[in-house]
Amino acid sequence: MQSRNLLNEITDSLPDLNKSEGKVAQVILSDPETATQSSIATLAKMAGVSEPSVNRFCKRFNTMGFPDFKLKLAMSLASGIRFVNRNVDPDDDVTSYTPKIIDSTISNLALVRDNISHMRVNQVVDNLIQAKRIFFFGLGASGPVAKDAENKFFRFNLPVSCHEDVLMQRMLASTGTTGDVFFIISHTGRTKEIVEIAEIARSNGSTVIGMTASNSPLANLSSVVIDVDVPENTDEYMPMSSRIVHLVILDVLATGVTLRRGSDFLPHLEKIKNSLKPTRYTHKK
Amino acid sequence: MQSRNLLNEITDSLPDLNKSEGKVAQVILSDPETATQSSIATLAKMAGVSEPSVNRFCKRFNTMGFPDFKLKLAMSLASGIRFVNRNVDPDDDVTSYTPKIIDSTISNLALVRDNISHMRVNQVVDNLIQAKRIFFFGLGASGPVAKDAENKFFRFNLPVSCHEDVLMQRMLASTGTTGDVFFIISHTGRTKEIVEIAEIARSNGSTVIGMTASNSPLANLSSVVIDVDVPENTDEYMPMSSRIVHLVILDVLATGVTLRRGSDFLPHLEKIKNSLKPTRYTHKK
DNA sequence: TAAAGTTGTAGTAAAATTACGTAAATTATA
DNA sequence: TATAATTTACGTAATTTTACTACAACTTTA
Repeated sequence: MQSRNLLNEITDSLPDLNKSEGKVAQVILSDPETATQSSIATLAKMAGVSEPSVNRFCKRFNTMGFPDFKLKLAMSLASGIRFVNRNVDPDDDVTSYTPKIIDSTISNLALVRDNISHMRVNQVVDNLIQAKRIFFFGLGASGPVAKDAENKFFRFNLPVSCHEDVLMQRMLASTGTTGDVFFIISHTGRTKEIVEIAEIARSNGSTVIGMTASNSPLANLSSVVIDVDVPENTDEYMPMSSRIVHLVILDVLATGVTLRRGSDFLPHLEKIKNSLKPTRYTHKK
Repeated sequence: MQSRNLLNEITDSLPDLNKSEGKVAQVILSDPETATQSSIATLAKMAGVSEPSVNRFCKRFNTMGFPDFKLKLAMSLASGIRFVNRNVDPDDDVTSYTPKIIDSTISNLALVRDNISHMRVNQVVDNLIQAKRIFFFGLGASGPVAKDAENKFFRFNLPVSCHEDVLMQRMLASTGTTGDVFFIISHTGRTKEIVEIAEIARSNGSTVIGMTASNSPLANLSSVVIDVDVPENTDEYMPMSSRIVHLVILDVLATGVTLRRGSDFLPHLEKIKNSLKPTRYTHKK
């Protein structure tokens, strides 16, 4: 299990390291980019320790040695985290802000990939499969996310619906019973209306699945939570990307449901796909 | 600019290589993962060439030498393209399919980042800023995308609306005039209804912006096209990720508009943000 | 058959790792 | 509390592995 990001691993194990290994960690964390380009000798000198100390440090993180360590480090740099702090600048032009925005989204997705709780995903899939009815609720920017979810999940032959209207949501929550699943999507998890609605749903014995910020009011009263903690935007111009993260997680959940259904279910999906064919112009030869 | 992916560069330069360099390229392309973990000696043996040949090969691609080459190779592996072919397997469990799906999405975003036409983005931003009215149209899975776009763009004090109903779309298109912008989102660009609607809009002098597959019927009759060619899903279980790509591109466009508006416009956006505050529970201390 | 380009051999330099010994820190014991 | 014993941490030096350079032999092309 190669699992998590090497840089994170180093940060996490910082307290467990002894003196000279700590120095090495500091130097690497302060400028990982340079670290990947240095030899063991220069890195040792930078940290003020001996070469074998660097080597020992590397082996702590299940790597074969220094070269392998550098490789893994380079890979974790490339796979996302690097871009976190590249803000959009007021006088950026297209060629600058375009990659910045896309990279920032990628970085958030990479973060989720490395930190999402597989157990929770499994629990949610369980709940969705056993559900009598499924309701996707979202307000504001989460409205379209809920709509997209409905679009995906209706293919499973389940009574799925999606609502963006608080009154409708409130009414449905209050008529929910055991076996109903309310899947509530919220970036902050602090919108009063939606928290109240979740409360109502739970008090009737329905299952509430919250996809939201961890430790938020909504998270705390959900039956199962998928924590989504997308870093706060420090940048005025950088768009909020929790929507994207939510959508991708819903993709994951939908896949989970499909797989659980087994291969007998594939013809059904195929049928839905084919139903759209007559609405399209065919590809030219 | 470090620009494009090293693996792509190797593939592209394949015809220009001489015999032994070609052999090296073959070995690396067939299994880049292993290549990053091999020494120059083992790689030379695998390719059936001498060590200096491998070294010369590396220097062709503006790297300092073999170790540097391996590093860059590892980085391009990590940064996306690698995952294109990692299909979801019917007996994958959560720990397998979750990263596969997220990585596949990331890979598609990376592709867009490297290939999107900045000129087109600029043109679209121009059109959006000058528009009298903006309509976002989408059907099926693109419906929520259009909805999300409306959500983003209404903040710009422009008469924006979003429609998922073909009849509504048709009526609006036929009443459009010069200065109106119809922003049409479609994965395939071949849905008959939407293509007809685009035709109607154009015939009335409106601007049609198509975000869709290149060379599709919709693309061909749009005033400006943002080409989005997300690779076809060969995999039954892998969700369609063009939606995500579309959303992120809309983020880019919205940012483009904001920046063009200049910093005078920021207080307006701030005001909208603040209007939501009273609907939320405050953070506990 | 001369010139340019390509490839490999052998030697050299550099980098990384191992083995081992000393120093520091921790624990146990008087 | 001091000191001996034991463990752990760290560095030196030697060894091994790895990468690079210079040059010579071989191919190809004109």
